[in-house]
Amino acid sequence: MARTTGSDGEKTEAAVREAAVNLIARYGYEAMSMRQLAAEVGVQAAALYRYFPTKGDLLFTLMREHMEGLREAWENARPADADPAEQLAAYVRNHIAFHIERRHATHVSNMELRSLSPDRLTQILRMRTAYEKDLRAILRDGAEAGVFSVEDTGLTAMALIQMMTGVIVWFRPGERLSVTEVTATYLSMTMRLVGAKIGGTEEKHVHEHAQLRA
Amino acid sequence: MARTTGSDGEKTEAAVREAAVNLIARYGYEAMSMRQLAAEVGVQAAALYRYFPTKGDLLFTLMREHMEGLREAWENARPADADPAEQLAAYVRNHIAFHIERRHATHVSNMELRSLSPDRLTQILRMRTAYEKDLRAILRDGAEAGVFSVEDTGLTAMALIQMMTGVIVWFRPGERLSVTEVTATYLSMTMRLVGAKIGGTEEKHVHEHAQLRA
DNA sequence: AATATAATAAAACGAACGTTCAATTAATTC
DNA sequence: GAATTAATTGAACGTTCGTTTTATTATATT
Repeated sequence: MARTTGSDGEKTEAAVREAAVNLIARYGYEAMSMRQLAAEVGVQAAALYRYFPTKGDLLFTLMREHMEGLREAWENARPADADPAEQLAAYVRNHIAFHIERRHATHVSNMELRSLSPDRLTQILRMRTAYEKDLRAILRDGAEAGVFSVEDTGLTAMALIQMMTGVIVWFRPGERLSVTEVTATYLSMTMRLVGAKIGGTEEKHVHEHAQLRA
Repeated sequence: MARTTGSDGEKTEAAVREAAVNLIARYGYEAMSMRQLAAEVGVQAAALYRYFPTKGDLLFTLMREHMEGLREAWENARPADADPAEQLAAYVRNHIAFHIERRHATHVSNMELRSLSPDRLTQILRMRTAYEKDLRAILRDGAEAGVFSVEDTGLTAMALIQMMTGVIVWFRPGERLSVTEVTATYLSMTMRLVGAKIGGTEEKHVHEHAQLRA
């Protein structure tokens, strides 16, 4: 046999991407074989090489596009003129929504960094750093304006990122909590963690503020 | 050649364990070959099988002993009679100290769960759940006593664990911050996150409390 | 000194790996 | 409807994998 009836390059490539994200997230990049991936798509292994020159290229493509998607989502969600608390809330909401929506792709981007070649690793890390830089800026602005009380901007940013991204480890859609509920709770935890004060008032207002916009 | 001068089973086994933790942490379990591991130890691949029947057994042994070590460390660090804030502080201190001390082993235990057989995965997850259960209990006690204000005990516990364990991702000994400084900052972030109040006073006291014992 | 045992090397096993190549068929273009 | 292009198969390549077997040597025991 050769070309099959109804075969379509675009559809096959999309199927390969989706199957690859799922398989790598479940078994890991090294553990997934090209034959296994091909079988999942319903195609022979050789056919994969029409779309991705090597297994490594496939991984890098998936990661790069995931990072680009994250950047893009944040640029769209970012409020133009807003106080630091408002901006932080937007950052948290976008981060959690994006990561829950693309759980498997996030897993791949976080777990398979070591399977990238050095220069590709650098590229991905650069994108990640750029994204995290905005969070640090928000925290710094808030600290300088006196609405946040953070001891160490960089450390707090890392702690928040780890905390938020960690959602994908345990969150399963359709279980005890909805995305909205999870986001609301994380938002209020975030606001307390950075010691957010709205108009010089105490903690209770942070709760209300957070839940208002979740 | 065969047995080499100065060869010693105990030393070789210890060298295998240490090299395995480092290699798996750096390259991943699937990516590390038995020949690579043997070369790191300075031995032929066949010699490894005197100590571990299969590659999978090696991984499981490393993980199980890491989890047992974590449990043991916490049992020793746990304060006998203490209020929830005191207990939470002890939990955070122990968790961060243990994970920074055993960065590579923690990486293995967190990243290579998918390489375990189903029943072994269950065993490791059971140990992890048992450890995390104590944190949930502390949070619940604090919430009931009115010294913490947490909306969802389970969710808060997960957020805290992710936040604390995340330290190993970016922390490098001998860089900008010392272990003591990092622990102090994480402690105060934790206390703020759970809305800790000491004797009904406000947030500022939480800071002092946290930094006092870091 | 002889014997037993512990620790390793060296070589080999079949299986699976990523990848390439030539052949073949479906869809498109002219 | 003939020629071209797109999509895929099936078979094969050399390499590496985890593991086993057998032989060999160092150490411990008697």
